Order: sequence, then structure tokens, then C-alpha cells
Amino acid sequence: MHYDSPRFRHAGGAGSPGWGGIIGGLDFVRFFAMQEKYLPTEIERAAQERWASNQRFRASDTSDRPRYYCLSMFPYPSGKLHMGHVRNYTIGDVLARYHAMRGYNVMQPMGWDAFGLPAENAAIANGVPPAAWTYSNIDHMRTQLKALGLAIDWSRELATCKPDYYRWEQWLFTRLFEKGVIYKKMATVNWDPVDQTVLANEQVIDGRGWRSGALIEKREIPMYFFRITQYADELLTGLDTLPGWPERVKTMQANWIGKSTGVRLAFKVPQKDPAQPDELLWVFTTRADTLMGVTFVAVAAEHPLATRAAANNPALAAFIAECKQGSVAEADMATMEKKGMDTGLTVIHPLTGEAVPVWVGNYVLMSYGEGAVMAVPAHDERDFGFAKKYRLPIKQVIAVEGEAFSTDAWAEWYGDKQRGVCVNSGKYDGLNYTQAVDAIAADLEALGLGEKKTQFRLRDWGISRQRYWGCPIPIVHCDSCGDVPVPAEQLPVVLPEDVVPDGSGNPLNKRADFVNCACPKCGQPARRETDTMDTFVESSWYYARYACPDANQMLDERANDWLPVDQYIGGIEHAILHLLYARFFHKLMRDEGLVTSDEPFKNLLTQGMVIADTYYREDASGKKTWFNPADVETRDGVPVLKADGQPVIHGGTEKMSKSKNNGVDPQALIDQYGADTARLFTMFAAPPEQSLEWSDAGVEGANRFLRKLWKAVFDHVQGGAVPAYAGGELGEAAKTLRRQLHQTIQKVSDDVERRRQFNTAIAANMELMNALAKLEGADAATRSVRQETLEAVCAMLAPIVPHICEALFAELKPGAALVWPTVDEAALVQDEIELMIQVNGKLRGQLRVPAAADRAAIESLALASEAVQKHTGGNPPKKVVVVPGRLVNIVA
RNA sequence: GCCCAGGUGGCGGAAUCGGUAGACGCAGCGGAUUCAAAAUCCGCCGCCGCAAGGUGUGGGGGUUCGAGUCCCCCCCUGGGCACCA
Repeated sequence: MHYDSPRFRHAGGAGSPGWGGIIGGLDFVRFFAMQEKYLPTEIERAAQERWASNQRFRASDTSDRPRYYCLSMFPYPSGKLHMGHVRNYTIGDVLARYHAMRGYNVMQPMGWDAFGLPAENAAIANGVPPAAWTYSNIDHMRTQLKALGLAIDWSRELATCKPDYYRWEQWLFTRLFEKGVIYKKMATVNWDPVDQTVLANEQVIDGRGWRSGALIEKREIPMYFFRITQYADELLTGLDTLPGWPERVKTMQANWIGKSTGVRLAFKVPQKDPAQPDELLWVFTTRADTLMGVTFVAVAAEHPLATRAAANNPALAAFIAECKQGSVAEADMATMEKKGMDTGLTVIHPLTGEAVPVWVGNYVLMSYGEGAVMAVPAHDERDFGFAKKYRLPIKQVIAVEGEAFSTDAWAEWYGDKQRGVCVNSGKYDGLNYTQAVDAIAADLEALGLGEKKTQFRLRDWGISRQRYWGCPIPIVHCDSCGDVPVPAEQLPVVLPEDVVPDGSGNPLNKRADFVNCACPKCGQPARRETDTMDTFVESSWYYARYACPDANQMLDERANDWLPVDQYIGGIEHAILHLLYARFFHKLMRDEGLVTSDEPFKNLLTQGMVIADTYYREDASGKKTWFNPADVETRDGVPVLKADGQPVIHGGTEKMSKSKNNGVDPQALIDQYGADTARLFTMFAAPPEQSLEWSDAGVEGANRFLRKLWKAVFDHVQGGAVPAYAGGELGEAAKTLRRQLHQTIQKVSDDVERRRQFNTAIAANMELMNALAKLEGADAATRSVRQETLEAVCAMLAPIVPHICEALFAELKPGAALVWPTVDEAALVQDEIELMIQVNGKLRGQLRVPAAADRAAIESLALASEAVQKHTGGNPPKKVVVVPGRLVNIVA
């Protein structure tokens, strides 16, 4: 190959043309001596070297061209790229390159979400420090990303585990701590009593620790919290300002925030000593209209009333201890068997004055709401089941006309707010939901025992992690001054990188050089906080840092120049947590004067999951070992490990992840077929938003198409240079092909720009190429149409398969810029169109009519047609439906 | 359990606003080329049926001249559920 052939010219001299190379048109000279055979490895290496040496993808901070900030969610450096990454980053690259072809100043950065649990797990398994493991993974994955030929501005690369990144996060933490946006309170965690460590929810399997197998306990520990609930309303209403977000994501976020209006009310707790003031047990309910149907109250195991009752009740104490077993995950809490025990205590109903028994329920959580709930078994399905199980009374207080209530079984209408009317409720009888809630709330308020209240399901964001590999929380604990934030001039609090965790607690606690420090306030010896931050904190602001990665402050004015992100692309699994935290953080930064916009991401594309089969084996202790699908084969319908031929268990089809070891490495695909084939196949397999069950069947077809494209251009170029069709008489075949070409440009533009559906854009180009292959003739006019078509196909596919398209385009039109093709409206005009004929909605024939034919003409032509005569027996139609351009339906 | 998606040939998928179901590709089958194979090219390809035709978009019901698309109920798969990221 002649990479330095005489035809090769460097664009724009020694400067840094950036994406401007495309606009300037200087970059697209032949950089590759064309051969008949398609040689992806050579072409891709040559193209990538050119892009790197020209700094083609450098985004300009000063250009006056319109900007387009295209961001894909940064990866966790788990070791190798998997197909989910390839899909995500190719989608982003297609949009970035498309906009560059449209003349935008594009920024597409990349970085590393580098803190996190897998690095500690790897350390435990292999004895390698998380830092070294992470940096080596980053190096490998960067190489893999570069091999994909992504149009990334690598000068903006960042890694969240580097002090020059996380120092600003610590700086903001101290500001927010002083402002009261961050505060400390107790929170419940999974405690492994054997390993003496806090476990993540994913490390608790069936209520046991993943390594020790020990029964997990719930433990209360102090934690720092972001007051996200203070922004709940804005996070909710802000969704309405995001038309570029998928509806499903906005729905999920709105449901997660869960704004509800209800009534907060109190039951009096009787005092032994009447001189004591009344103690109140508060609950929140959205169904105050059913207050007269309350037959018991349930409190959390940690509730003070429960603790008090258990003091002289060993059975209750034992039950409370049982409730404290198991994980804190909501999915576990919601699916476990509902259990309870009577405390023997009663409280006083605020309106009736009746005594209501207090139960401890394992499904009530202390940290959510008031830690207590009122139970109305007749009108809440969960309470109904609980009451049946423990033979508690069920009192109907809502009736629906025409429906009969029975305590034997639950019926949907028992919980119906719309149709229900109060009964057995004294003065409230006959009131509907709204009227009853209003009346009861007013009465409670008059008694000082309640008021209407808006409540959110959203809880404050606890960010303390009892782990080593994370951003240190910049707090110093001083015996005399309390929790003291580290002053700005002492930041960053640097995490030592030579640590190897062993799975028992946070190793930072054993590092005297880290822990021991002087109190920034009084100078006395003090202890540094050893908890680190939730890694969601780093991923909540990285998008802003890309705009000014070298700033000697958290963000500078360049952040506002680039933000909000024009297009964010990432997995649908991030629909709630990451995207909600990032939106929240953006508002925190706004309120600190760091950014001016209200929302970080203008448009969002949520990529569907790439899923693959999971396989595992279980040892005697129940510990699972996961095997990669690449190492498993099926023999006689049974999955077995290739290495030993012994069976493995199929664990379902799930998103590719490190923990389930079902990530498929794209490297083999790239090595065998090249990056363009990998990119084309990934985009062709399914539309971006749809989940994709991985299979590489069909990769051959993608590669075959690129070889055909290469051959078509090669054959055409052999015939000598010819300008693209610019006007003049054409034969019927060439004219038809030109019409298809411009229909394709129209369709593909819409697919990429509006629909973001690249599989159909590719299919349309394949169809066009199939049609082109059938176009015969070597006359100048036909060749000019062929030239026009090949130029357009290379341009339309360039965002998807950039290496081959640039190489081919440089052969077709040396020195010219790759720009997006435009539709020639004149080429679209048709004289005749084909209509379908239906009789009673069934397809019975076709009809060719002049494009200008009116309804009456179409109707009479259709009625006269053989198909209609045959199926109606010549009888006059009852009705004729004419859909212009589509069909005629005769109703006989 | 709760919230959000999805279910179309042997397979991945298309059908954009209620109007030709199965584009495009894979696999398969038949043919050409070849000493042979690979590659390439041409043709066929939902199911039942010799055909005419019938039937068909997870299942059941409904609206409509007409439903993969809209409405109701059910089943299955995937994502999320606050310490995987």
C-alpha cells in the first residue's frame, strides 16, 4: 500500500483544521491507492492515521459556526468493550458525523467513569490495586475505541478517578455542605456480619452475602445526603421543558418523583401519666376518605413505639430482630411475605376516639415517610391481605353502586377513588372522594391532628459509601468542632492509589497517613472521613467538564458556550437514576452560578439494551460462577462449558454486564471484518431504541454489502472520470434510477435527522445499490447518473461506515468535500401511479392510473376493472372508499 | 410486588398519519461459473392447498369500509426499583 503516494496531500498545512476540514473540502483527496479488493484493515488504518494527524475531530471553542454537542454516556472501564458500547458509540458517531457534514462545529468527547465497585472486586480476586487495574483497562479500551474510528475529540478526555477531576466535586461538596444542601442523617444499609462490611444490593443474593454466604442484616449508619427533595417540584415540572426526551423516560421519572397530595394526620398515643403532653403517631395517606375504615396501624421494626413495646415482650423483640434480617432493596421488600405482630399497644383514632391496635409490619420502612402507616383493609389490597392473614377486622367505608362488598375476597372496585362514595362513616356518608378528603382534612386541622400535604415518593440522595475506590468525602471529624469541611485551599483530598482492598471493610480506615489530620478550624488532631462518594456524583457533571477539561476551576465560561448538550445518547437502563441525578446536579451548579441553563440535556436518545444469554454454575455454598456465552456451546440441547464439556445452567437473557460475564467482545469482529463492518452490522441489526438480543449471524451480509459497494465504485472509476448528472435527456431506466436515488435521499435524510432509525437508512441504500447493479449502459448520460448515485450513497453511508466511504468518495471526486446530498424535486415526479383495489377490505387487484387522476376517475376505473367485476358479480357497490395515492375499497 | 417498554416468517427486522403485511439482510433451496471448493452471479422462499383460493402480526374480545397500528382483558420477555454502572 502506498500511504505516502504522490496523490496524498496533507490538509491545511501544519494548523489544526478540526472538523473544518470537511467544510473546507481540503481533506478529501485520495489517501489510498485503490485496489480491486476491499481491504478494510489497510483502509481503516490509513484513514485513522489521517484523522489523527489532521486533528480532524478537534472541536473549536471559538468557531462561529453553529455548535453541536454530541455526547454518549461514558463507559465504566471494566476491561474490554462489549457490543453495548459499540452500539452506543456508533449511534453517537453517526449523529456527530452527520451534523459535521451539515456544517456544524461538532464536539464529541470521551472519558471514563473510573471509580466503582468492579475495581475493588478485581483487587480482591487478583491482588491488583484498583487504581492500576483501572488505568490499564482504560488504556486497552481507549485503543479499542480508536479502532472503531469514532470521531472523538480526544484532547478533552477525562477520568473521574484523577484528582484534577474529583477535586472540583469535593470543592462543590464543601460549598453545598455549608449551604445545607448536603446534610447528615442515619440510613439503612446491608451489613455482612462475617465479612464485617457493607454490601451493595447486587452483592446480596437471596438475603445472603455473596462471598461469605452469611445472612445479611439491616444496619443504621450515619450518611451524607443531598437534599434532592428540595428540587422535586422543579425536577418534575422541568420534564415539560424537554420535548426532545422520549416520553417513556419522562413518564418513568415523573412516576419516580411521585408527587401525591394527601393528608398527614396523627393518632394520639395514650400516656400512663395524664400530666404528660400527648405523644403523636404521624402517618401520611392519599386516602383520607377511608379514615373511618382504619382497623389497625402498622409501624416499622425500628419505630420508637415498637422498641418500647418490645422492651418487656420477648416474642415481639424476636420478631423485630427477624425484620432486621434481609436486604434493604425495595424489590426484595415488595416481594417478600408480608408479616406482622401485634405490639399490644393501641393509639386513639383522631376522629372517632376509638382505640386502634398498633402492629409491627416487616413491610414498613423507618426511613421512608413517617415509618408508620394507617391500614384500611377494606380499601387497600395489601392491607386486605394482611388483615385476612392475621384475622384483623375489615370495615367497609366506601361503596360503589351496583357492587356488593364481601370480606371473602378482594375486588378491584374496593380501591376505586373515582366511583366510590363514603358509607359507615357518620357525617361523611354520601361524600365522594374529593369531598370526603376535604371535609376530613378540615376536621383534622381544627383538632390540630392533621393537614393536607403534598408528598413525594422521591427520597433524599444518600451518597456515603463505605468503600475505598471512590472520591473521598472532604470532611474532617474534630472532637471539638464536629464535621468540618476541608477548606478549598487544602483540596483535593487525594485518594492513595497503592491500596489493595481485601473485602473486609474500607481499607482507608487502616491508613493512618490518610485518616490522621489536623482540624482545619482549631488545628487539633482530627480524623478524616473515610467514606467515599456514590459514583453517580462523578457522572452527574462530567458532561460540563468536557467543555473546559483544563480549567483551573470547576467550570469556566466555555461550559455555558457548549451547554446544554444537544444530543445525549445512552442506555435505557439509566432512564431514572443517572439522568435524574444529572438533572439535579445541573440545577445545583446553576444555583452556585456555574452554569446558566436549567437542564443539561436538550435531546435524549435512549438506546435499547444489548442482551445476551447468561450461564452459571453453583457451588455447594450456593455461590454462582458466571461463564461467558463465548465459552459455552449447546450439545444435545444442553448448554455445556467448552472447556470441560460439563453442563452449565442458563440464567436468562440479560443486559451485557461484568457481573454476569455475558458481555460479547467486539474485538474478534473488528479483527476479522474491520470496524466498518462492525459498525454497519450493529446499526443494521435493529433500530437504536429497541433492545437487541446479540447474535453475530448476519455479519457476513454486512461485510458482503461493503465489498459490493467497493467493487461498484472500482468498476465505475475504471471507466474514467465523469461528472455527476447535471441535466439533459435520460433513457427510461436511468430516469427511473434517478427517481429512486432522490427518493432514497429523501428517506435517508428523514431516517437520520428525525426518526433516528439507521437500519432502514441502510436498507434503503442497499435497495438503491441493487437497482444500480441492474442499470446497464456505458454512455455518458448513464455513467453520469451512476456517478451521481455512487457519490450520494458514499455520502449517505459516511456517518455509519466512515473509513470506506471516505476512501471511495476520494476516488469518485478527488479533493471534494463529503457533504450531505440534497433532493432534486424534479427527479421525484411520476406520470403514473399504482393503486390497490380492495373489495370488502380484501386485496383483489391493482390499477395503474395517471398521477393526476381525480376521485371520480379513479372510482369509475376501479368499478370497471376485472377484479371488481369478478368479486361483486357486477352488482352496484354500497360504498366506495378512495384513498388518494393508496387504494380503492369497494364495499359490496 | 410496583413503574416503563416490547412480542410480526426458520432468524434479525420493515410497514413513518388506520390503507398492498413480511422491505432490507441472514439462513435455506435450485441453477450458472469452477478440475473442485471458496468467492461471485441469477432465481425461489410466511403457513395450508395441485390450483382457485383460504389463512396469518403472543392469546381473547371490541371499534372501523379497512386494524400489526386504536380501545378493553390476559399471557410471555426485557429494563428500572434508590449501594452494579
